[in-house]
Amino acid sequence: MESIELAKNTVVGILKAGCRAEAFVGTTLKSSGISLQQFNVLRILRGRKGVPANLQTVQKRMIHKMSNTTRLIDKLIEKKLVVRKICKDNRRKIEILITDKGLEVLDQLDAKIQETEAAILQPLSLEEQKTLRSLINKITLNR
Amino acid sequence: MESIELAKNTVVGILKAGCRAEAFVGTTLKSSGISLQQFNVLRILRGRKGVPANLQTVQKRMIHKMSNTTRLIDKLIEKKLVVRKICKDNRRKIEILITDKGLEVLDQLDAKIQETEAAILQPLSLEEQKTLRSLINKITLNR
DNA sequence: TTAATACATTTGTTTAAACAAAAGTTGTAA
DNA sequence: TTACAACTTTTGTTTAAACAAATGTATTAA
Repeated sequence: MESIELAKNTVVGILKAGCRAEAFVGTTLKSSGISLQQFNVLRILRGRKGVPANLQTVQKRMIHKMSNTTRLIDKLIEKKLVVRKICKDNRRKIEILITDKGLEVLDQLDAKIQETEAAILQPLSLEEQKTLRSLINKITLNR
Repeated sequence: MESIELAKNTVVGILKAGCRAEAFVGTTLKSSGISLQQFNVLRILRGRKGVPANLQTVQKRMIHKMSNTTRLIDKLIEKKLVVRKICKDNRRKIEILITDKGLEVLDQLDAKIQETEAAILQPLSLEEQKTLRSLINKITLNR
């Protein structure tokens, strides 16, 4: 009985914290004109260090599982932040690569995003952050 | 240096956990044809135990801060789950009240949602859930 | 080779969210 | 009273997300 309330409050807390964090980061990104999802894709691509990613790979690592990543990539292409080409080995697949301009945009955002992340977590000590990360990873990973 | 990575991973974890929880609950709600936001509003109204809420009150307590709650309420009215009337004391305000049908829908969902919440938190012990709730509340409340 | 199936991405359409502005109501000061 | 500002909700418009179906490519088995 008690545990049911606990679970409910915990899940509502997770939902609220997610929305809150989205709002924080979204506000920071707004001046750059890119959405949180777009930013996330750019960071995924930067992490590949020059190795192109196909759409599936990007989708798997995205924070928001959306049905329609094609049009998200389209937006990034319009802004010249990524390029897309057909994979030579398997023409069903595409290869997505971050451009120099994309890397620049990310580099300029890094400091701001770090500040935002610090602001979100400001009420927590480093030890508490570690605990939080660990607990969240338990419910997020490998499922 | 280390703490920057910690903050980044923690925030990304919060975002992912939020999306994951949304997906879980959203799937559970799908068969009832109501969205997570709509469900949340219904629960807010049920919690008022017959006392009507105006739009502001609902907005403040909503998980997702959206720009336009009017149309969300419209959807619930279409489904006869809530009613809306103009507040007599202050005609700028409206009064929103959950209907009997709305209460029935919620009651039927309660068990399913409890199962879903348990599934989301399944990798955590009760003690861990308490810790998680506490840490999340620190970054969510009063700001 | 051909047909059938699975795979990877794209496109069309409907639905909801984001943003900005408007409308109606109340309170206040001259 | 009247004009003005503040408050609360609604509406119009643009933009993105959700869902379903289609397109094009590769693989497999007959």
